[in-house]
Amino acid sequence: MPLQKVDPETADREMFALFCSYGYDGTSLEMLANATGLKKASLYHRFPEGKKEMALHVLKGTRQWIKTHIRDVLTHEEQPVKKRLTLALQALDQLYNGGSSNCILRTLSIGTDAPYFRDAIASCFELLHTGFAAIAAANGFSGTRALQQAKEVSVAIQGSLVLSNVMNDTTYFKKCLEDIPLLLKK
Amino acid sequence: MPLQKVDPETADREMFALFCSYGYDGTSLEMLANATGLKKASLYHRFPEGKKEMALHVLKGTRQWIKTHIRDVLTHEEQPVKKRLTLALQALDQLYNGGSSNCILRTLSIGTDAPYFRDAIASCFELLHTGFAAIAAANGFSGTRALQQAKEVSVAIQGSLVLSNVMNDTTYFKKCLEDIPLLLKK
DNA sequence: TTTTATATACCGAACGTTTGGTAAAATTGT
DNA sequence: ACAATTTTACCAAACGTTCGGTATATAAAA
Repeated sequence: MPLQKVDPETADREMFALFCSYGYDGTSLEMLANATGLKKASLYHRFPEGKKEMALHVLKGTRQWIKTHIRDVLTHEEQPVKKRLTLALQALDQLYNGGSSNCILRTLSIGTDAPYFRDAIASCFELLHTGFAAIAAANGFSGTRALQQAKEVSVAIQGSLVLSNVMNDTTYFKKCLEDIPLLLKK
Repeated sequence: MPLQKVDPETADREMFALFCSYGYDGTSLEMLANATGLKKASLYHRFPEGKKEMALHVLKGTRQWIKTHIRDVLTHEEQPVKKRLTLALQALDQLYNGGSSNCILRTLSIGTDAPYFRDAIASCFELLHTGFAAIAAANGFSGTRALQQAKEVSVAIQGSLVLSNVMNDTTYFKKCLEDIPLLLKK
């Protein structure tokens, strides 16, 4: 069998970037083809169900990334709490490109096929919540209060990303990252 | 002059709802025509520049609504601070349908023609910020700190709306409304 | 080792549909 | 009559998608 012209990881990265910037309906197959270096028909060879499958694939990749770089890091009990949090915040900074990228969980939550992505998106947030709740719990919060604080972290992240984007000012996101430890401390 | 088949306010409401739910690229002219009860060509008679103009028109209407129902209310110095805030929070609850609607400022900030809406969107947030900053200032915050707190309110609103939407749980938004007074108090 | 067959990966070209958009006629109220 | 509004009918372009076929690598058969 012939070699793959474009390695999947590169294609995934490009597709991820497009769906982040332009959303689901705003990203056309022509854009996906140009960005990945694959022709439209080749994209259909890799993703027989079409654009929906491409977006869902990217979403599941993001879920995996969140699991290993954030959830698992935050719940890794062998590591000191402070260290875990620092690593997770670095991961967030990387995921969102310092606040200048949109969140794919948000951009794919709106549009024609949004229902198709609902569960995958919700599952990503649940990963984040169990992760941050572990830190809050380690800091002395009760189980339900810890989860509450974890959800506030999600709210802060999403909100700051929205404002960083529309106001073209990453200060919102940077300040959010600084404030997250306070939200998880008693 | 002949009667307009559909009064502008109704048409605006329907277009607003569509752009909120499906974003810019996810809202087609056919959807807009069906929702308003006007044919595509009739929409073009009212908005000669097409979909962009429709969305911008809705956006400017929203800006005006925010100005009168939130900004002006929050800065109305004849009224006691607490009363102003209560009224503004009621307006927010109405604007976002208790947390079950998306924010048009966010949904129009992503997509093909997003640059076309940038300024109008930013201007809406600035209105919100001056409004909430007035409350924070009245509560004893310095000018710059007041503005900072006002921006945190925006972040909280946007974040809670994102999570209310994707998790299908308006609790996020309702809790946000409750917490806003605390963000603006010393 | 060479040949043959098989499976994988890709692509040019076209598909039918939907898109945003337009010209001209018909309708309506003054 | 007139001017504003709506509508029918239409269009080119773009959309997501499919198809026929080619090239490449592996595996089996000779």
